[in-house]
Amino acid sequence: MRLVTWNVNSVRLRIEALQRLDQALRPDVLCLQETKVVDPLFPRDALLELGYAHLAVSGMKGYNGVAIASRLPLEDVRTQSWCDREDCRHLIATVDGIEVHCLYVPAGGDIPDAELNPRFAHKLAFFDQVAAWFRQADHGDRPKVLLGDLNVAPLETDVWSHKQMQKVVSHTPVEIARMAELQASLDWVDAVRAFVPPSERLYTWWSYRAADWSLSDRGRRLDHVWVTPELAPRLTGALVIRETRGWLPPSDHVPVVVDLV
DNA sequence: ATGGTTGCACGGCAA
Repeated sequence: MRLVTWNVNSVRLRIEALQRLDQALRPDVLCLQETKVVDPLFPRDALLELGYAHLAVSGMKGYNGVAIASRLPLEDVRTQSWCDREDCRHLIATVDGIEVHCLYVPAGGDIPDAELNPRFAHKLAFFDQVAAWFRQADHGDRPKVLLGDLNVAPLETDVWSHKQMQKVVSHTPVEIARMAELQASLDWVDAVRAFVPPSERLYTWWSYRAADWSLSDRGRRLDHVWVTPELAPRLTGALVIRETRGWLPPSDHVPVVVDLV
């Protein structure tokens, strides 16, 4: 089974890109974030035509929004809300016995101080609540995949400059610690770093603001795929599709692919 | 130290 996660930054602007991606990768399960559209306006037909007969969407006007498109049947589809907000950041479905969690963590604004910046406080609380939920609630014994835009680049090699990013939201020690707590909640395994050694630089996002994103290459690895330990032996590969950052018009994030047997 | 771009929706906010 091939799973792909992609923060598309508007699904309605990414129809052609999704067609290209589908042709290149033929995912079985496609998890999208930042769809930026209410459910009645979601481009269902375009995904149906690509062969994704099973579609779960949870979107709102203009912001956020997650979706799971699948060639295989989706069971037990549900959403979760966090921090007392209905903001369409977490969609859950079971595919072939695997519980898939499509997640979009709040970006956190510009100032990495929870006292000064409510959006940063929201990001930290979001991690805390999701981590506590995975730890405390009975989630049964289904193997699980958690994937999406987690908006944190945890390793030194996940950013273009560890030194210069220390005080930049997405790479601060406090966020990395919160993300580590979430990862510890179910002993999640970083599926991508199982194949790309932590010594190797790896990014999934490049700002729109760079004059030449590829030349300056000031990227961050914000998008992740994690699996519960019993799934780790079933991982056969993982890769980041850097080239889509050059497609027009581009999302600022690129897809991450994981294969399971 | 600052400003740089994009998307939604059509002004300003979030990323």
